[in-house]
Amino acid sequence: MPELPEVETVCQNLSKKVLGKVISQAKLNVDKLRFPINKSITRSLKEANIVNVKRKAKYIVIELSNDNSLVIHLGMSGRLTFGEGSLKEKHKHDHFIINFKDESELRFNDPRRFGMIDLIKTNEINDHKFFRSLGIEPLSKEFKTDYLYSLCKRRSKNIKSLLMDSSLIVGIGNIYASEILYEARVLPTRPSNKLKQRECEAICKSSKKILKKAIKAKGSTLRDYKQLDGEVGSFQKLFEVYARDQEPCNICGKTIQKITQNARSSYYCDKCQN
DNA sequence: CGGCGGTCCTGTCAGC
DNA sequence: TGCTGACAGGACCGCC
Repeated sequence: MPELPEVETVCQNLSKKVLGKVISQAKLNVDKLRFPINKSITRSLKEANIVNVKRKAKYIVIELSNDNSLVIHLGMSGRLTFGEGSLKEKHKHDHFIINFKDESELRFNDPRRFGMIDLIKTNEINDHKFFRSLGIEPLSKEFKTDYLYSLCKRRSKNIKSLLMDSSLIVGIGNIYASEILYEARVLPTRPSNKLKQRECEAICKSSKKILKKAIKAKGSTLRDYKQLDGEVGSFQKLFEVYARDQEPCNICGKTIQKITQNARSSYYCDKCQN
């Protein structure tokens, strides 16, 4: 579900809510999500103080005072909910619950169970399998035209799946890949190694522009994703192509096309994008 | 190594 | 009203 802007929003909100709080107890209600979860992590969370919250790719990293980091990935349908005081309603698929000493509570709910949870030694985090082979952060200054151009030159796959390949570039998922390529005026079907340098420049710039704009809008809410407090993001109102097949292009008026690439839906305007 | 298809799950919605 | 199949913000694994 959530891509970089949604995870970034969750991390920013989460930081405001839980920084400095002490965990009184944690409870796991499942044996596994995407992977089996070591039940003993709940013991290591007890009495720990939250010292930092940050995003790494699409992972939420919660650093603890005991030199461990709790790492959460929301998968396709995961959601974190924070409540002052114990949340009254129990929901199906509440897999993981953290209670703080001040009586507030954080819940992880994930119907499809594609999410991931693990506890990692903070100083070993980059060696962990979650992070070992991740690509570059698209909002970093290292991600620039020449870097993208060099990634593209050596690969024949279509540019949309290259943008979504987390071993090359992290955080861009199915929604923002289509939006970025529309903004850059490049067709999602173009083989990466056929792109001109100036097209890579456009893709690089539009990646940063679209992701920043989406973070400002607190992400996109389609069905599952909500912010920590249940509020919805608003970037879905700014979609130019995603889920707009059969609707007119906002630039030229031609009908937006929908195709399937690598088993995912892609949306584009075949007049504005080349 | 690169690229692609299958797979993990549940919920929802369109179509019969 | 069921039922069935397709599809959904992700990413790993194994095969060619």
